[in-house]
Amino acid sequence: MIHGNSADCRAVSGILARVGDKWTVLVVELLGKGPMRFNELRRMIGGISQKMLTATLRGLERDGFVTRTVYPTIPPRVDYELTDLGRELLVPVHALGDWARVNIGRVEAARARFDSSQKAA
Amino acid sequence: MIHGNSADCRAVSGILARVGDKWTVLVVELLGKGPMRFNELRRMIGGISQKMLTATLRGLERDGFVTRTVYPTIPPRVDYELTDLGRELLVPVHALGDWARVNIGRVEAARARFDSSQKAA
DNA sequence: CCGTATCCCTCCGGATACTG
DNA sequence: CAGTATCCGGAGGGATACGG
Repeated sequence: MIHGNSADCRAVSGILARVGDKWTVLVVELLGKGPMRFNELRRMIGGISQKMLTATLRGLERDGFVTRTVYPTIPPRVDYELTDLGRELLVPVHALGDWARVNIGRVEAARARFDSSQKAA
Repeated sequence: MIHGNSADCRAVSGILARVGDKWTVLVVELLGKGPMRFNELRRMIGGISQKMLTATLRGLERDGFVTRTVYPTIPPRVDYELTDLGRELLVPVHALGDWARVNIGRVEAARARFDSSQKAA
């Protein structure tokens, strides 16, 4: 649509929808440091419910960003690890993250300006 | 949290939440080509409701990515245009968009593989 | 032409409890 | 330890109608 190809646009939207959801980026960045177990991720993220961590990991697995390895021991152990595709995704995601960190001040200033000008009206 | 600073993380999440919502990127990419009027955007996007276009533009204006200029003519005319901040945001967003366009095939293949292996079970 | 207001419905996501 | 099942409140977002 924008690039003269609406299929392209939905592709981009699809990726952005995944990247933009509440937990995906945190999980992917954590896994960027190496493989991790379920409860390890859970603890490091700190505010995520079991349900959402499972859902997030399933989505990432489905899209080929993460592998899930089960060790049938007792107690069970499951490792999650970034695939090559996942590590490649990390590059543009980090670029956006860096931009956000650098410019968050400007955004917050704009918000404060906007909000106070609204209150005035 | 991830970078040892949870404020950073919320900053990144905030930007990603904005970028990841359903319409923001499409609007921003369209405005990247130059200023545009409300219904012009509406037509070019094609599937957006009036309500959501208004909400998206308000959000972008609040965050300082877009300016809104009203010409008090009859009928009224309102132009939306990217700010410098908005144009800067476009750089990492385009990087992610390009990545998505290049790799969408790999993602869709992974999805197909995952889905058929689930059906089998 | 450019919105705001309202209704309504879906799905996200949290809390909790239970299984292998 | 790792996950599924269920319930539920609330935000997201579409359709429609009305106002300046």
